[in-house]
Amino acid sequence: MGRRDRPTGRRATIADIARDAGVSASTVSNVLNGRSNMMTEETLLRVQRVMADLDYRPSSVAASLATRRTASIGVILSEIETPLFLQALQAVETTARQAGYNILLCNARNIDDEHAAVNVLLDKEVDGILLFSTSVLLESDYLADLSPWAPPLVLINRAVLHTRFDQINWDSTDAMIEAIAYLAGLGHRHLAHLTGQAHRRSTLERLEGYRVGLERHGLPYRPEAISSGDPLERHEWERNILELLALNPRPTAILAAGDTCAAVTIRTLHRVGLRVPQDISVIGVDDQPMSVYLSPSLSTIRLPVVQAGKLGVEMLLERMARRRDSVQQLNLPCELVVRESIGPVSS
Amino acid sequence: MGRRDRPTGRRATIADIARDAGVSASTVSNVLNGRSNMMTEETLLRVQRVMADLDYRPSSVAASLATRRTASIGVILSEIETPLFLQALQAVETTARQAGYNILLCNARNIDDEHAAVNVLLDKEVDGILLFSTSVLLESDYLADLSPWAPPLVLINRAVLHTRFDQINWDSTDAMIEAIAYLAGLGHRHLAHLTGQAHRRSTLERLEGYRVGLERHGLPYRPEAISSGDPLERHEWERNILELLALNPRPTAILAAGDTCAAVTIRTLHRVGLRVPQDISVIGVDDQPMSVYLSPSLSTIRLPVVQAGKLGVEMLLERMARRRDSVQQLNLPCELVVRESIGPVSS
DNA sequence: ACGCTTTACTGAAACGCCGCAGCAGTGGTC
DNA sequence: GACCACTGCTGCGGCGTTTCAGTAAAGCGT
Repeated sequence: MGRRDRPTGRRATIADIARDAGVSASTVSNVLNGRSNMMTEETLLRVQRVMADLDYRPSSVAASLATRRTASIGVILSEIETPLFLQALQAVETTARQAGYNILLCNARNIDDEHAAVNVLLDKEVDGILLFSTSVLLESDYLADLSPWAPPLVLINRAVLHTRFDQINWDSTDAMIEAIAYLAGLGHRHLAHLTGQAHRRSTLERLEGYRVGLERHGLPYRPEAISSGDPLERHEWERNILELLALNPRPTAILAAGDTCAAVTIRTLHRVGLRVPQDISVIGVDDQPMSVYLSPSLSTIRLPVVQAGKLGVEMLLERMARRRDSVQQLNLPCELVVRESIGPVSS
Repeated sequence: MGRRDRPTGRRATIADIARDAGVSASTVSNVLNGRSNMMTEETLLRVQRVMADLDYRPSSVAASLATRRTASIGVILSEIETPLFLQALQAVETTARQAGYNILLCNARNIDDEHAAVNVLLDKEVDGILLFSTSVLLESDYLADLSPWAPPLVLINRAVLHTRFDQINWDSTDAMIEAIAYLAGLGHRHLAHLTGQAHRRSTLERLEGYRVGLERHGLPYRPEAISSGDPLERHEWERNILELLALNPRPTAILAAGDTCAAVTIRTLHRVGLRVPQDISVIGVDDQPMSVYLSPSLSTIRLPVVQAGKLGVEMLLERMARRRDSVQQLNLPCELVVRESIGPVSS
């Protein structure tokens, strides 16, 4: 019945268990680590009984010191703001936990935060690091001279290419081209593009996709149909959208830099009395959780962040288990998701 | 110049620094812990120099073993799915980091996961635990017999009340009443309610707020205007909404259980040719990041999750610093955010 | 009864850091 | 010149595990 309370306020240690069970600490340790074939069943049961009685919980920090592994992996979210990444993070946690690892989470607002986070994680002796970035363009990178005894590191969506590190990236250029092909197939000839922030690689990718897509389908490329106000303020977005609508001929489709931007676009179009998609088609990038519930539901280019998180952890696990030595760099496709906000051009 | 490489593959330890700097390990430890007043400046500089040369990084796991604190707090997200919580999580991380703590993140899909997560965090000897739940109603709770030597624990939005633990909760009843007052002020008399999942306290709160609100403003309470299909499937939602629209008299406002549900409502209304808010007003609960960008922008009851996260960490810090012994239970208000999706009833 | 293997367990040395008691040396006080 | 306080440092005993060499006893074949 009832657990026996230890007189001392401390939490029980292996030594306590050993004493009460009349065995050595080593034996208790063997029980803890599942080496039950190294003792009689009687001993095993006795030790387990005492553990339960004393409400014993092994200290993983002591174990970590002894084994030099912490069973935890560091995850850095660097300049991440889209709520989309909660799903990615949860996928990461689940995958890691199934392999017996915990997540040490760091959030970074800029490259210095990120560097600091890496150092913290090194101090904490995590067994691996997963670095989730937005694709901010950098000229140099502290990662280049990371300690040789740093744990495995997997970079996700990082603009800088390092030959040393495993990486997972996605390239939205192709999906952008695909989107344009789809729109061209519906009869659209005048496509406008609302770009993202200038210092991101993703912005360049989309511009490139836009250019190539138009060219490939013989559609007119007009610089004035590209609105790049590096828009952070919402009313600035709206102004940019209105400017695009003033073009002659007026665009029949707008490719926005993100789902939020696309939502603002739809709002603005509604406000000035234009219907989506009957008058103008709209497409975003991200596939945020709520995008499917917009009215009209938003067509978008889905970023593979969840998959990247899962794969990233798996790459890390491979490395940590020394099942692989070669650098692996993966490129994930972005998927065009066609929903209601795209329609044929009305002639 | 350039750092001197150690011949061994190991990472440098205090002993290495001590040897190379010609001092004892204690002195190095003093340097590490900022007790620079205990040595001459010359010694300090010499030690720091050697540290830099050897690219020394102190092992926080060894320090944790010695000091019995890990400088990390465990955060459990229990049954959290709304992307809203990424912001809360980031707020938590930032607040904790500013106080010198790291986040050990666990994700739980159900109460057993949650229990397991608590145990893992106890094993990892975190200095405190922040438990973020959705308000699932429980009959019993493993927390009741948590080890006496468990670290401080702060519960956020947990349906079960424990007198032992610090807690932060929010009650949407009042905001619901406020929303109804607002709608009544605009001339609405027939309000429908789409409820959330039956096993959540929040669902009960909103039902209560709905009931009290109607009563207080002399509005008719009709059970058939409450649609509680425990709706997880989207097409089920749509069917429920259509059923509400078939009521006679038809509701002029719909209070949805969440922003996603509200977005579906708006979609459905648009689909059948009803305008929001001219024909029907819609209001959600959550204030998800994208809600403001819906068209019309969504009125909603904002849940104080970010604030709760920040306050939760602060409560934890107080406890960990033993600056407070008394149990603190906070109730945060939910704010009614009026945006475009609410309008006067058209007569 | 003799070696040999196997089984079941023990003892002690790590792992890298902290913290405290202690110890020389110096300078000041009466 | 005995006493004390202060400064700047050292030595050592933990912290709670793991791990490995070692050992005593039992089993086994001959």
